[in-house]
Amino acid sequence: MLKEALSEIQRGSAEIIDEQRIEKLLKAYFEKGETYTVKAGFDPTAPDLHLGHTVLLQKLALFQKYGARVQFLIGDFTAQIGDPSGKSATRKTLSALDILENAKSYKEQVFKILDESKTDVVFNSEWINALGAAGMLTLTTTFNVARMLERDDFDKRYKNGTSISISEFIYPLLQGYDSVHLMSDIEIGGTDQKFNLLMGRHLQRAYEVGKEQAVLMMPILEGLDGVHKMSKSLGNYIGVTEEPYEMFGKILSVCDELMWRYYELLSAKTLTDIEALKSGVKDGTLHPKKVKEELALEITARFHSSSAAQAAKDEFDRVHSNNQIPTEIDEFSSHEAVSITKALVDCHLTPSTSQARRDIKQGAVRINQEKIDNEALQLESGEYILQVGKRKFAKLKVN
RNA sequence: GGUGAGAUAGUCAAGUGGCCAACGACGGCGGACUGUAAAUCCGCUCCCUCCGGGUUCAGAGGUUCGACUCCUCUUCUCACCA
Repeated sequence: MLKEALSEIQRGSAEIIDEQRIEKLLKAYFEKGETYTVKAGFDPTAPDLHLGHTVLLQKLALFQKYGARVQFLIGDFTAQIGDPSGKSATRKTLSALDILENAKSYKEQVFKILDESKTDVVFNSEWINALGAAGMLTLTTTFNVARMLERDDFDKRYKNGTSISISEFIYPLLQGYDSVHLMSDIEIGGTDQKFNLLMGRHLQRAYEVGKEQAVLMMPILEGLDGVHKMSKSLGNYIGVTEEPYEMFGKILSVCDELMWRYYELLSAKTLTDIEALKSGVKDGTLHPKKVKEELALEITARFHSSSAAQAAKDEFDRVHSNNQIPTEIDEFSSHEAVSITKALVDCHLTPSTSQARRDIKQGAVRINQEKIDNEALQLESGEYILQVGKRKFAKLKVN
């Protein structure tokens, strides 16, 4: 039992620091029913969760299954600084109202995966504001610049002469202090968070909390392009609130190699099952597309329902495998005859008439399934199914 | 505070008086091929209903027949020195 739980927890993780401690906590839970806390921090600026976030969330949910209370921390204070991990993007400052608003939509999405009754949603501004200047100063005495500069991204930036703001030095300290205040037993985060996560251990020691949190790091999920990490700003993400059809289609569009990665990090299948699929594909008994469909169905069903997922698949087959028109298309109408180029823009199929003209020239545009090449075409009254490329459809009524 | 360098389309990055709507790369889109894949190959990639025209190269002025390219100021970024 304990072994099983432990191996489930290890699955997919990139690195675990102080694994013995996790084992002890689990043991205490199994033997005495003792609970413990697992902390994970989230940025209040991005309320749109995508599958990248769910890798962490699923791990948290797993901990909940084994006796953990999750400390779902919304870093409303730290967001004002901006995490120096990875890219340094300048942050917009959020109003208190925005943050509350975002937190609300977070909750709606998060509890599709997490058990609400075993989750505490907390905001770090609460205790960091209470810290005051004196407390902040004390915090800074626990660490020094040389060690801060050991951190890889700071090191690189320092050597490159890229600017590092003092407030960025403060960021990891504050994140670590969160662990002091919350007395977390375990903290989980992405591999890019390693430094910040370890800071929690360091500060718990410095503040003599009486324990040092174990740290579990999950790999960063690659986005649809298979290269960069999944992120909203790169546009390579699958949002958890997306429509079943979109979700299904996006998962199916990833390349085969990435599919295995998604299987490992997102699927509920056991590792042995996944291995079986892998070897099936390898020796040709399983078609990779089938395997990918299965994954797409599983994930779509998780955020919607299995019937919705199945419907998405049927629709997908209909449009893409059989080249038929989707069952639901956006409809537009016009009161007078319009040129084809204008119609394409009006129906949001192309961003500009210039683009519309190019698309026609390239043979991308179809009306009622017929490819057209006359860019001066006028649409007289009637009903038309307009199509650009393989994916974009619209229905236009001209009166 | 001083000195120097720079700001070019979604991103990176050429262009230093006309041949520039602006090389190239990436990304994106489309086509072929497929498993809506991936890889590969081909085309497109500021706007405008065609011909042709219009607006761009941080911003504002100026020099010139003509400026992304020269001059002045402004804003911002970066580097070096304090």
